[in-house]
Amino acid sequence: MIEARHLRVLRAVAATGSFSAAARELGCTQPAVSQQMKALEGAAGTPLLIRSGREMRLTEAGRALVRHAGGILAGLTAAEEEVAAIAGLRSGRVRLVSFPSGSSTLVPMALAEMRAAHPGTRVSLVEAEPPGSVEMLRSGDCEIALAFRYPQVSAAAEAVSGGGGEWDDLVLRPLLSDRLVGVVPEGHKLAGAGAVGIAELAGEPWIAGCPRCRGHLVEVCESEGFTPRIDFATDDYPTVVGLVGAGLGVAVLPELALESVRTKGATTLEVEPAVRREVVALTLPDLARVPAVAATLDRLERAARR
Amino acid sequence: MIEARHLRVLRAVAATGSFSAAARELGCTQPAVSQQMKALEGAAGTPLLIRSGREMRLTEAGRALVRHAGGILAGLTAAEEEVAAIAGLRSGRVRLVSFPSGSSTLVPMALAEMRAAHPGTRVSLVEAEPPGSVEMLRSGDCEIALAFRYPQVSAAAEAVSGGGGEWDDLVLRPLLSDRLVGVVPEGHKLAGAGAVGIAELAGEPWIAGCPRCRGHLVEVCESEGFTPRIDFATDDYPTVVGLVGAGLGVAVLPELALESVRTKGATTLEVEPAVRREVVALTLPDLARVPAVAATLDRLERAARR
DNA sequence: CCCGTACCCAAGGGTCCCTTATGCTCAAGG
DNA sequence: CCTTGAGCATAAGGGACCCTTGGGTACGGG
Repeated sequence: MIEARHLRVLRAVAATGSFSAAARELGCTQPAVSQQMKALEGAAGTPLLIRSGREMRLTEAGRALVRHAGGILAGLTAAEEEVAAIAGLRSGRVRLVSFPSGSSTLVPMALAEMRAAHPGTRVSLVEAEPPGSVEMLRSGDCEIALAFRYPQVSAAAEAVSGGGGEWDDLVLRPLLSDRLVGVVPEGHKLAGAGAVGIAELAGEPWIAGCPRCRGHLVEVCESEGFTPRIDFATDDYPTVVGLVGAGLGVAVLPELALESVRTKGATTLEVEPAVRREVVALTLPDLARVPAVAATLDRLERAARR
Repeated sequence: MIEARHLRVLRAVAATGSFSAAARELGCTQPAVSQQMKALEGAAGTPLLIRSGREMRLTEAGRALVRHAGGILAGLTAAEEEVAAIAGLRSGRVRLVSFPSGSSTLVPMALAEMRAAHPGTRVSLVEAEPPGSVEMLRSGDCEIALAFRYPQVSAAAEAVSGGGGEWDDLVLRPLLSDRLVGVVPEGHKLAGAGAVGIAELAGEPWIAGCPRCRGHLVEVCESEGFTPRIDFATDDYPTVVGLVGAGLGVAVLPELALESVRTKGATTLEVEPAVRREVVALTLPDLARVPAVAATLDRLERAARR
């Protein structure tokens, strides 16, 4: 088996015309070159070099090997170069999937920072619901999945709401803890109250968010002693706020979501008990060590700290 | 440093999708594959494989390496193939240089056998005088030099006749020992005598061959007590025979040379003392181990045995 | 529930390779 | 002619590397 290392030495010998000069060029000793060439000639099955008195010449087989060596070594260095570019963040692609309308500020900020710090990298964004996004992660369709969870929620509730299964085998990077706030129409009787118990909204019509948020809402309300009457459910936070602003009901939304929604005709309340949802970035253990993925996770974390 | 062996393993893993399957394909154990991949990831500085549950997927860097691996390994196998072709006598060039008009039967026979036995090889023939042919050998302009020598001749005579210097550092393959025979015109008084002492030709006009042959002739004659009167000197054996046939003098020629010359008007004699010239093939020690060169030497030797 | 597959890990042994040290040859220069 | 320097070959020693063996864990099928 001809090794690339042999070709490197052979090329140096052919270029310099001497074992000693090749050894100096390669940064090793002359016997090392001598042995490498002997090994290569053994592998080739025919002499490659002619030690004719003082000068060192190539046989036909030697010339053939040197002719091939250029392309082979060029291919190797090109491969190393490309890998080094990916490892050195001068290249690389990251596919990020996040839950719909869940990252209007976080993701753009992180992506902008990534582009500024590592212009060679490209981060693409796709939206998917948590059960599906984690599935995409596991099946190799993305490198990072943004998701959220309600720490207090029971495993059973997670299951029934399709919470996305177990994350034990994933790398979980906490990004931020998002407080849930109530949203009521401006003319509502509780508008202006600093904080309300959630049970005070028991009789109101509710507008729920995504399936998991809806499941969580029901669970919280039931622990407070009532079942909310949900009239509308939509993933889209501006729609939720619009519905509330139109006086069609009340809602509980993540504070982060309200940052990028104009609360026209609606006002916010603190709710009791305080409920938080935890936004996390998920990836696979191996992917967490890929430089571009790690860098993107860092930017997401930094963006979450504001 | 990425090694070709690593790429071979990586490609097998990428093709089979499993370490164990790759190990079976490569004929080694699974931990060997595992360690190779770990080493390659260490060299690359970034993960290359994603062990996601059951299936094995590639990272971007891994895909880049696999993409390069094809060309690199193809180049390596092409190089091995070409060298193996040379080593296996399916290819290869041999440049043979022989003394002028010294090998009219030997060389064609050997070359024909070479072509028949190893059609991929090509043996080229150039003519050059022994001092120059050995020089060509030493300077890499040919692989085999055919030469001859007179064993009895003194070193001093070799020197003055430009005999070609020392051959101690060369590989010398004796081919045949060629008896010298006298050539006289058919009407000559000695024609028909089975054998003559060379001194009996002392008074004749002589026709000499090449410079070295001429020097040798003079030396032999002087050891027999006379100095030949040389009227003509030419390298070309047919010319020598033609001159003798025309009655212009007598000559002493190698028996081998007469085989391919029509001795029109001339007749041959054994001469006393018996003189032989030794025809040898010379090459460099390293070249003697080159298969095509060794094979050509073998054919020359076989042709010399007739 | 057991079993087969697949991967990782740790330990052992063998091989390979590089370095150091030594000897030889050749060529140039005193 | 002898010396000196350069260059290559060889032998011995030590270290690194790699492969195998054996044991452990997780997952999926009978």
